Amino acid sequence: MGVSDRRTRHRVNLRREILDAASQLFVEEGYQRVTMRRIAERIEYSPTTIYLYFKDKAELFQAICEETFSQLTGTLERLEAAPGTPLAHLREGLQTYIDFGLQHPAHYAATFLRTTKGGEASHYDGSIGARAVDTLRQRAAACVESGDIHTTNIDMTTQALWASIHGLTALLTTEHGFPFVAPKVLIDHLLDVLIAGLRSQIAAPRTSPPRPAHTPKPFSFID
Amino acid sequence: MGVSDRRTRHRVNLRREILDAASQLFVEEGYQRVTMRRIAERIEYSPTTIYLYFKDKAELFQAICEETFSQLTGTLERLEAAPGTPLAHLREGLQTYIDFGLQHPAHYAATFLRTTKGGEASHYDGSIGARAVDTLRQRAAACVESGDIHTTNIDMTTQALWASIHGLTALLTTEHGFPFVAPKVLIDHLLDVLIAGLRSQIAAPRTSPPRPAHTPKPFSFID
DNA sequence: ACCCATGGCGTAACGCTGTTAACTATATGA
DNA sequence: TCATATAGTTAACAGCGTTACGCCATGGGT
Repeated sequence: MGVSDRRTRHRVNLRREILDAASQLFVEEGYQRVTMRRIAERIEYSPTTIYLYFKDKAELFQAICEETFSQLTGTLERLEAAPGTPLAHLREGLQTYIDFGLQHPAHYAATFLRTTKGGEASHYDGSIGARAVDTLRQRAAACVESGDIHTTNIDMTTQALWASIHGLTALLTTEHGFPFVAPKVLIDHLLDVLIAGLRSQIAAPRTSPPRPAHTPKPFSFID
Repeated sequence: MGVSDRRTRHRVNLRREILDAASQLFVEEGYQRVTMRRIAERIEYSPTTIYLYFKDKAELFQAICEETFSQLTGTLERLEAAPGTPLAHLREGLQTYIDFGLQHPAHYAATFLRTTKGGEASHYDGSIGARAVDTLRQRAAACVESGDIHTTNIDMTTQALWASIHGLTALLTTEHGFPFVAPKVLIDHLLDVLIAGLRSQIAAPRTSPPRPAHTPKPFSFID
């Protein structure tokens, strides 16, 4: 038994080695530029060995992303316990989300900037990204309950918030070369606008005019 | 001379054929899944012929994106002439931007979801994406001038708006499988919140508390 | 003590990719 | 008519993710 224990320990260790080496490479150079052969070179094994531990390159990368993202959800859930008003909690959650994306751009991109193929419609329940979004939803719901904000649909509001902070994170991490104002300032401003916008909906929940004609053609997407 | 005219006409035509065939394929299947060989097959030429007209796959795709995006900037500039308040103009501009992304997800993704490599920092001045953003800036500036909104930095506000609508566009086009509320509703809501948020800044330009400690590590990005 | 099965890993290869070098055929201008 | 330029093709290269297969040390059964 002790022998087979040592065996499985070795298995686990090698799996960890692969994860660590691959993670570092992915962060440094991005998904596409990293090859299975280069990962193998790092750990001084043959390329095919990786396939004994991971089905393919995508699964390897997803495993890494899930590990990284569990840090985010962990941080978000820990913030829950901290003192503060629901509105402050919400703001901190949004802030944390953005900061996370800026600190882990490769993993963030892999999880949320992946141009998924049209056919499959990957199952989202329990997905690592969905969990992070869900914590934001809880914060928003708390604000509704405390009367700080009002909305006709909490999911709608959560998704609008998510879209905004996702967009900022995506732009800041991918659009280098664009002359952005200082990130801190930009982030603060966006959060100001969003929260002010949500709060103002208390008084006037329907600001929008009955939307002009301007009907876009039904779009045919993919990738 | 007439002969060389015919020659160049042929050149232009073939270039068009390549652009059209490639565009259709890219839209249908996305950048990665389309190969030079398949494009060549479509137009019934050898793969290498494409390289007589475009430096490489990336340049071919960028040419397509620029054509498509010029439609967006064209639409945006035409909207300028339409009657309406500055605020309505701004909203229409944001709306148009999102609709465009939903109608041309592949081109949008190629232009704005491209995970650019860290080193080069592509020149953004005059870039096709930057032009679209610039029209949004003009609309926002008009709102400031008319007194509809207030901001300490028009670039900051433009970028915050851009980030939000980019995020929504990106999520709606890439995150299939996620249970979004109806796109129309979601878009309207986001625009409501954003514009309400900007308007409320007139009365209270500094809503944000002096930001809690929570300093994120300086991030080391790439990809 | 022997044998065989199993697990862990490497070698070689397949089919694919973007791209380039070298070649051919056609048509032009002198 | 001959040289030259142009437009296109064929063949190949280097690299990719991935798989089929062979090797060898170890472990348990007899």
